[in-house]
Amino acid sequence: MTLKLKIRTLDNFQGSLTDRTFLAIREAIMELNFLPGEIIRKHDICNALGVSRSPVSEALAKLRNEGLVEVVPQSGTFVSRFSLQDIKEGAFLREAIELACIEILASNISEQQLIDLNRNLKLQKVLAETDDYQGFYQLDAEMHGMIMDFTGYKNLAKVTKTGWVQVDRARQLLLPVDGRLKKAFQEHRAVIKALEKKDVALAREKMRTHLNQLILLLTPLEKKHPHLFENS
Amino acid sequence: MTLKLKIRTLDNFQGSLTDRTFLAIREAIMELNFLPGEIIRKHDICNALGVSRSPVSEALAKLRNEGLVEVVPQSGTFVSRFSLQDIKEGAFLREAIELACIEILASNISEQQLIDLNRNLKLQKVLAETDDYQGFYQLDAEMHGMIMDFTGYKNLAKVTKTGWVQVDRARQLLLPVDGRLKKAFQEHRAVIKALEKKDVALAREKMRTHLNQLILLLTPLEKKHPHLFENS
DNA sequence: GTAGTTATACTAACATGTTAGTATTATCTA
DNA sequence: TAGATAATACTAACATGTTAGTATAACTAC
Repeated sequence: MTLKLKIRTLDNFQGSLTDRTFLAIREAIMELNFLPGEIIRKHDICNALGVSRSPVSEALAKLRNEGLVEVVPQSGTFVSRFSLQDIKEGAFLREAIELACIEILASNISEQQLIDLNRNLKLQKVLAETDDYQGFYQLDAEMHGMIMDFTGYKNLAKVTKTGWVQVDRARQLLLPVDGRLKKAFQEHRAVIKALEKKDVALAREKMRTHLNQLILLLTPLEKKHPHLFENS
Repeated sequence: MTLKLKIRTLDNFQGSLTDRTFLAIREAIMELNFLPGEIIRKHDICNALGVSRSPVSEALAKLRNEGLVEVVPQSGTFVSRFSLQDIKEGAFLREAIELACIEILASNISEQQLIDLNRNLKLQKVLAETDDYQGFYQLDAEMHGMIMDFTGYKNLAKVTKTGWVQVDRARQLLLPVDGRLKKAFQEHRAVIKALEKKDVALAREKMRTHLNQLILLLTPLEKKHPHLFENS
């Protein structure tokens, strides 16, 4: 009897078999189709995706690096549970890096880059008003990516992504709270405005406030879904 | 005819075969026994270490994640060349994170932690005066590790290490410059003193100066060893 | 000699067989 | 019944065989 796994097939992705396997499993974990604490059976993945154990093993090794799975030698591979500590750490890392970026940008941001940021903000406003959560978070990610890319440093986005991935996953548990998107938009705008004024201290303050809001929303989740978090 | 590779055997390391293989290759790359641009032959590694291709492949995948090797599909795996851009990016990342750490520590560093830092500083002084480069850099790494660990965030050290690894590798090319260690020690001391005073702005300034010194030393290397750098 | 072609020797990527360690269950003992 | 022990069924880790793509060298045609 074959268990039906909630995972998309490889033709939805591109790259090598390993890459596609990685993306497929990653998506399943991020969308909570594979729940934290659950065991991941290589054999089932192989069947579901139609590949051998090699690409699956390599994909799981990469996911381990990202902290999305934990592997117990000679025993099994498990989806990592949430950790409020890790989530806070991700937020801290992101704040540290983005503030440093903003400090650079304050002195040499281009007109075009400001235009791009403001264009993103305008789109955010529209999606916030129409309560399009999926689209809004997409734009949110793009904005943060822009801030990092504008510095010319290419690996920053990758580094923050690794820490931030835990936050993104936990965010799936948040119920759409009325008015949250509009507030998030306003927080974003405050950061960008401070950036336009080249006011690094203010940008730091606004960014901290913004990230803190998210932590505040995520914190109660531990009590609501204790089995998805560590030590429970 | 078997080529003799400059690589230490696995009994010098611990962990799984994959882990030990990873550490052995990594060490060879960091100590420039495997030169930037050189091809890495799996077969030779297997012979030199006495393992099969599996652990070697997984080790190389991990090294690829760290940016120490580049793999060209269906062609070969090569030791990454130096990139001044990447080195600068590593320094930027480290500065961003350590300054954020210092900002936290300024408000709640413990007496014991200050004692530990000052103890490290005293040791640095001794090794600087006796021109013990190896030992000094060890202490340097420890100090930076302490600053990050004291915040309670556990993954920060790992993240910075990934960026910083390029700097550490390039540092192997630096000839011992007379008096450099003493200056480095003084720069470190200035950072810690600012931290003791809870003066975040000053700490930021001193840390920037310190990291800038290193970049200044590394920059001329590109002209001296063009074949070890990208685009040459 | 040079441009174009083919043949060879290499490689990463992938598939699959083997080994050894761990957890769980069933069995045995007191 | 409770606790120790042995058998079983799982797993990751490792070894090795196969496939397909790439670069280089050898070879041809002009």
